[in-house]
Amino acid sequence: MVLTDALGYPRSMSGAVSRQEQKSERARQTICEATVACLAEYGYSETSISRVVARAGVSKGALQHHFPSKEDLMASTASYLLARPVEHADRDRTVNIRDRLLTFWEKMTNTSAYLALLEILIAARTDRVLQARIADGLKTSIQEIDAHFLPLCGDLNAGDQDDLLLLMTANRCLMRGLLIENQYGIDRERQRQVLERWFDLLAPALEAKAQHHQTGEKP
Amino acid sequence: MVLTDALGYPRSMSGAVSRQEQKSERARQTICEATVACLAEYGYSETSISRVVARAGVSKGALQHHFPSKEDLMASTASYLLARPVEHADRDRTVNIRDRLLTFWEKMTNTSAYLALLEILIAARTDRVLQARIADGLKTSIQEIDAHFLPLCGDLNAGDQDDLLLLMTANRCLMRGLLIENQYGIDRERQRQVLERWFDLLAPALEAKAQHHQTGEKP
DNA sequence: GGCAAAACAATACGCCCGTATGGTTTTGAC
DNA sequence: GTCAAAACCATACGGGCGTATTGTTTTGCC
Repeated sequence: MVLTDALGYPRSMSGAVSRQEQKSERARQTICEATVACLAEYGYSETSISRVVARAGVSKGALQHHFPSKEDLMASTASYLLARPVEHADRDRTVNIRDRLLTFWEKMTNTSAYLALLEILIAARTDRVLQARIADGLKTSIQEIDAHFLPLCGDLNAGDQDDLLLLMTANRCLMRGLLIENQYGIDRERQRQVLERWFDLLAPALEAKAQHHQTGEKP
Repeated sequence: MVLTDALGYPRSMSGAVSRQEQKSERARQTICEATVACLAEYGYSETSISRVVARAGVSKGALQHHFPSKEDLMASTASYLLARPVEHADRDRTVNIRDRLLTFWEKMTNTSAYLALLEILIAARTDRVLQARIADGLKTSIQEIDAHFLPLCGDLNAGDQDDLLLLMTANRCLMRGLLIENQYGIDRERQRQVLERWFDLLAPALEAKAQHHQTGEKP
């Protein structure tokens, strides 16, 4: 087995990280963060290598050394973004599903990082090569998020679980759409209202399952 | 008052349309349709003037004559897309809200035209000038769609109406998000399942209002 | 028919993109 | 210390982009 960092680059065996590898990884991270900033600010089509290197404060050659092509840069940036931990919401031990979802929205979705990811995802729609490179990481990320929320509804049988996955997918779609909608006459307050209204519909559906099963379990 | 076509271009007074104006409008439409096709197939960043003229079968000069800059082309294409009539769903006189929404999804949202529109909307996020040119038409379009669905829930007081607008916004966001999600392990069947599950939550909320008010009205 | 304007076409131009190349500095094993 | 590899840098280059320019055809009004 080969150890790798968040960007999928090799890391020396036995955990010992050489100074060179540290430097490399820090450089890659700096560049990816600059890429994220550019994607969020300028959008995919206006995010050029020149802009990224300017923002990152590195030379064009340095970027090229770590990311031979633009596609490499974008794929790695996507991995970098998808590797963000989901554990923000875990900090406070609120059991309330609504609060969890709201925290998820505010800490994970309604961020420039997620905007950047969205830019890449949408660009990947018409770029099959990029899409193929992203697909795995995305799938894994979604599964992780699902796995993070599913336990809140207790143990479920297969049918209930699939229904919850449907609802989680709907939730993901709605949040993404809301992020896009953001700009046109929908201020933060209105955005929040829509989200709350959605949770009004979603939370009962989630909690119904949880209770249904809990009542069956508890003596 | 000045008469205009769907792209906002002037049309002679008194309804008389000269041969030249007809030709112009047909050319503009051809070009916009080619733009739509390119946006849907290649995405915003890969939709170049050269590709559009190749697809439209016109010369570069012709395009430039009708749309002096690329921004003009994109803004006009957005107007062209936003001007699509919402009346598809009206063809069959089904009162069922679910069926209406499903038809709306299939005929209006899950189309290459809407994909193209989405590409422009997302590009406009980071292009304030383009955004400003689109904003009005988009707002109007949304209002038209809302006005198309609201009557299905009967006459409502202000509070109920605002709540329905929230739900319509949520519906719009979810459908857009679903369109994006499309590519990653979500096939048409799964897409349909998510949509149906969403309607399960949405329809009762809509119909509740309708019934509440109807029972109050009917003698 | 004459003529100005609109519609369309061909080509030229400058810019910036992404990549290639060659050179310099830093690092780490020996 | 030596030396190869990695990291980083400066610059060059071809290509496609969007736009400008100029020329040709079509149209509509007198």
